[in-house]
Amino acid sequence: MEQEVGEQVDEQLERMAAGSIDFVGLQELRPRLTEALNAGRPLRVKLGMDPSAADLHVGHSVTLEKLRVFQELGHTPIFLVGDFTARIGDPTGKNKARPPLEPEQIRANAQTYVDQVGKVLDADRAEIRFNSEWMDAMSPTDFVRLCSRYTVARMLERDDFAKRYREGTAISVHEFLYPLVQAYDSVALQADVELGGTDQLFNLLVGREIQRDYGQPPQAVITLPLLVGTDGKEKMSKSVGNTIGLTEPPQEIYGKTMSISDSLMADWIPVLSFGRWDDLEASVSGGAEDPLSVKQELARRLVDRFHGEGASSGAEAHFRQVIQQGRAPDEVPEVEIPLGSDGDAGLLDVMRQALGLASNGEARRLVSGGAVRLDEQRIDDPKVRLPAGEYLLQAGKRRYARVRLTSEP
RNA sequence: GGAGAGGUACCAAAGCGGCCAAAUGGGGCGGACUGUAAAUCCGCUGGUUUUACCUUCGGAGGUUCGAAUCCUCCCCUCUCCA
Repeated sequence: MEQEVGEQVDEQLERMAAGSIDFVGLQELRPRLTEALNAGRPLRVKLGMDPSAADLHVGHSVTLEKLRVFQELGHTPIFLVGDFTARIGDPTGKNKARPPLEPEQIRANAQTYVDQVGKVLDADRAEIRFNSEWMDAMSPTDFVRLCSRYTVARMLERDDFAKRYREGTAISVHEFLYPLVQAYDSVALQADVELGGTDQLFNLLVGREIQRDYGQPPQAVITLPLLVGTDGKEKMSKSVGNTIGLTEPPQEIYGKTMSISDSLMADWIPVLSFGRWDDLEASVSGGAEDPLSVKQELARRLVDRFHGEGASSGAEAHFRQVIQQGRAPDEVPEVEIPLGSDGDAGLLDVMRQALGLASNGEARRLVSGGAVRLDEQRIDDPKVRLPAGEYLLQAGKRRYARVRLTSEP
């Protein structure tokens, strides 16, 4: 029996560590895990996210997948929605303070997070918590006491703060509070382990110290690689606009994946694999394989991962038709536009309405750029007027609308 | 509280009385090329009824025929001193 638990511990630790960048407190975790297994008590594993945007994306899925591994190992996954911390704004990796969010926005985002987490995790068996639960209840006195546990000098050790301080960009005092609140969350949740992206290392480590101060054994910290966004440059993030959202339609996930560079694909595969895509990892590291078909396979698997097995076939067909062959998709949004007394309408107006463009100027630019087709014929003259009838309007490769111009009786 | 330096379009950054709807770079959007891409090249990137007009250079006033540019007050950021 003793022997068996020992083996189990090794096996579990190995799965916990797989694909991670840092694993702080591994040695302390070993006896703790052994004890937990013997007592039949699951570890409490925390993963926090701020509801700063409405959508979780593939980048978030990296840590979520790891949390799922813990769930599979029988531990308690705690998904912490940082509705309080969102009001502070995580300064990590930022060169300026984040604008704080409106409470309603935070609440709305938090709700969608909970829904989206179910795409990766068995949400029914996960503990889902909000840090406003204890933070709103904390008295100012207790809050100041929390702040007294850490020093400014140590705060300034953090790379992004140090950099901003050096460069003379503003650091507001409240930004220092963020790591402390995140750390206190671990106290409140009595976390045994906390997960995060590598950029979270500092915050996660503060958690260890604060837990010690509050008389708790410090959590183990596991960091995972950050996923570079579709632009191939910056970390995937909503504000940069280089994300693939977990809830995006299959053809979007597929298309965006296909649009990444071949070299980025090589970065993505090991990060997203979780030991499940040995074949893809092999073909990438081998390097010999045709990148197009590898990327298509990656796109298929991502679609299937978030939309369920088989969801990718439609997305792939759509991609082949619209992007590779440049033909109209099967489903084109239909727009009906009533004509005024003139009996016809200007092309630019029609484009703006049918394609949702910001202005006629934008429509004009598309026309002069040679991007616009009407019933498959390229249009060069922005002054064209269209009489009543039905048209297939196209701007660029991907924007289509079937427009019906109707004359009003 | 004192002294100084700044706030320019999505971002960075030039401009410092008219030639400024504002250089340049990045980003974005198109086009060409391609195996999807990337890279590269080309075009566009405030609005409108587009040879012109309207709104824009932190905010509000003022000087001037004319202001992003000069003056006054205010707000914000940074540095040094206290």
